[in-house]
Amino acid sequence: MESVARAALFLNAGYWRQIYAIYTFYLNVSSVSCMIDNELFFFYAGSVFEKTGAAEQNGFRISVVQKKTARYEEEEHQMENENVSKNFIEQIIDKDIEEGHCEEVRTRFPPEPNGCLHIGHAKSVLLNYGLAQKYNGKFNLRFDDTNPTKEKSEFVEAIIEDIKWLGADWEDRLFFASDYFDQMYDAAVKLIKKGKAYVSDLSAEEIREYRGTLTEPGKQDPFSNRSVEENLKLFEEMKEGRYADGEKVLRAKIDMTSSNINMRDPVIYRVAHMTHHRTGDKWCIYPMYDFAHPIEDAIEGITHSICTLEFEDHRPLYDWVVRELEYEQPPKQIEFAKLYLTSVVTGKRYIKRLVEDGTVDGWDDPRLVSISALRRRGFTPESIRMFVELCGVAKANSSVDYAMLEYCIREDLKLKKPRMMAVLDPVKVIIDNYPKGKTEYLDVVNNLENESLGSRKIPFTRELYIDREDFMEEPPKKYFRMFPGNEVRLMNAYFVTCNSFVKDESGKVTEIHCTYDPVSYGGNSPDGRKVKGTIQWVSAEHGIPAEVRLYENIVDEEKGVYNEDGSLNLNPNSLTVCRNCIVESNLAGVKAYESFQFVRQGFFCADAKDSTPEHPVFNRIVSLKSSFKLPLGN
RNA sequence: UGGGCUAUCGCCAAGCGGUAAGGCACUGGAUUUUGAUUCCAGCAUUCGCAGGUUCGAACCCUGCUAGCCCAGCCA
Repeated sequence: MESVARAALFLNAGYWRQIYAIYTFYLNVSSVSCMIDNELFFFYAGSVFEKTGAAEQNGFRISVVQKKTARYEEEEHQMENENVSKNFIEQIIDKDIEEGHCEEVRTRFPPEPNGCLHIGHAKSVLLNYGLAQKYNGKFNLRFDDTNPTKEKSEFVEAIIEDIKWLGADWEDRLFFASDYFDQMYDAAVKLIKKGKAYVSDLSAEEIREYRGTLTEPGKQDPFSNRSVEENLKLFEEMKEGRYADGEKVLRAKIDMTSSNINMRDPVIYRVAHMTHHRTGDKWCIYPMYDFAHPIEDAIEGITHSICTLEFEDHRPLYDWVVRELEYEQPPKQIEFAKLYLTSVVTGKRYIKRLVEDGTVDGWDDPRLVSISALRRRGFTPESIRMFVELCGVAKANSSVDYAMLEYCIREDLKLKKPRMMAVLDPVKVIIDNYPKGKTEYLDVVNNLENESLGSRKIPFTRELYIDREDFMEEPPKKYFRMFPGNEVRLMNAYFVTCNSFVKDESGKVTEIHCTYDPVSYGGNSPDGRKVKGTIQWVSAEHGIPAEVRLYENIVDEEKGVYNEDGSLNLNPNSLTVCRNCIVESNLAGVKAYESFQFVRQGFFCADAKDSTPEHPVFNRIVSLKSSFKLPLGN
């Protein structure tokens, strides 16, 4: 009742006509009622939504804060599940649908076939495709091939392969901007007829001068007043090839004084005597992006044309073209921030140099983040999708931590891949009390967290290899792997105790002698005795040699991606080749792209380029997380 | 210097006038035949800064500051 008094007080004061702040925290009541303009209002704790709505209908602004009752929390949960925090594009689409601006959502991914796709493009592909899926709409793949001087059909093929791999499905909607050249030409003619476009004889340099600068307005093009007839004739002559490259252009007539430079009579058609990879020599004039893109979108019925932030300034021009051409279902351009990843390089010129000077093994070197490189490294489409999903979509420029990508691939592979044993830097272990010549085949479950992956047999023999890292002559404290006098578990096999070891002249350990406890078969001692360390091993007799490539980021964000001279500050350890690895025999005959967990080490993938049955080569996709750190100085 | 955009934890990112979601990373602790996984706990008294409006502001207003983009006949 106290709240009623307070509400009444404010109403009488004639101020904002608000009823507010019914803090049940303080009032401890379940409902409050009061009269306002002869209408009775009830406020219940836990029913804020409906009551607020009712009040608004009567012209009141009402805010109610109530204790979070069980019912309220339930409602809240339901709301959350419905809007699992929609991104700003989804909110725009929701609104467009609600207001009837579009019935079916149609998106597109419009790459220019002038290079290969990388992780940043994956975000765009998956965003566009995902939106179409979510809204039960359609997703188109369209090559934006309006500039023959830069484009090649080999890139078309490569891009198609990458998008397929990513899992975006354009069904039968594969388009090319060049298929619309006739319509674009007609559109240009339409603009000329409307007096909204003219042919200019200015040279490129002159156009630049006339354009003005960021702070000064441009000047009128001396050719901007040509008659419609003359423009029509000249434009046709341009099309017929009467003019050389650069001799004439078609410009949209907008506003040379606009503060937006894109609106200062932009060039919309240029002459380029060049063979196009699809239309051949049919055309010698080509539309510019700003003119072509809205037309492409309109023709395909794209509702939401999603592009990156740098096109924000182009939106007024995009809208101008759509408006002047009078499309009845105008597409809408929406811009989002590109995806940047820490510690990677995506710049074409940098990668080109790395490839040329042999620093990396081609554009699909596993240290790169082109789609083909990620694929070769062993990333899965699922992991990329998860990653893009996790990153979100917003308008703030940002750079996502590489650790997020690593998390996604570990998460995806964790339950899907068998866990094998491999020794990267082998050192021989001899089990002195194990019979010579004996081989036991141990039954091992492939993935303890996913039994559906089955099991396999692993041979155990007197002589084995373990990783050099797993033995120390003088261990620091908290080291619980193998060292003289210590008992460890050979994974899936036996408890063994190290007794002695042999070193060569240089002090390198060459042999470790152990004894095993026969009753600990399978890896557990019946007396319940525990052992701190478990290490992987491979039978010396059965293991097969392999090459393993360990990767680190090609640049180190912490240390700075660039040097002072602008060159890349390369990580010297980005590639470590382990040539003498021994892996368990079950890994014989691996196929390209097949991947596994190498127990205690990470996820590895058979290299598609270099791995052969005789000489298997594995790429480390990602290491396992580890909280173990050798104390410094050891 | 003109225009456009952005600013919420180490990194992403919700939030849309009712009292700071979530994920990654990190830190404890439990379980563990992977120093992994899993589990449980911790992690922004404050939203670039300063004022203002309001009972109440990350959200609205004003003024700053910082970063990104734009002067291709590239996309």
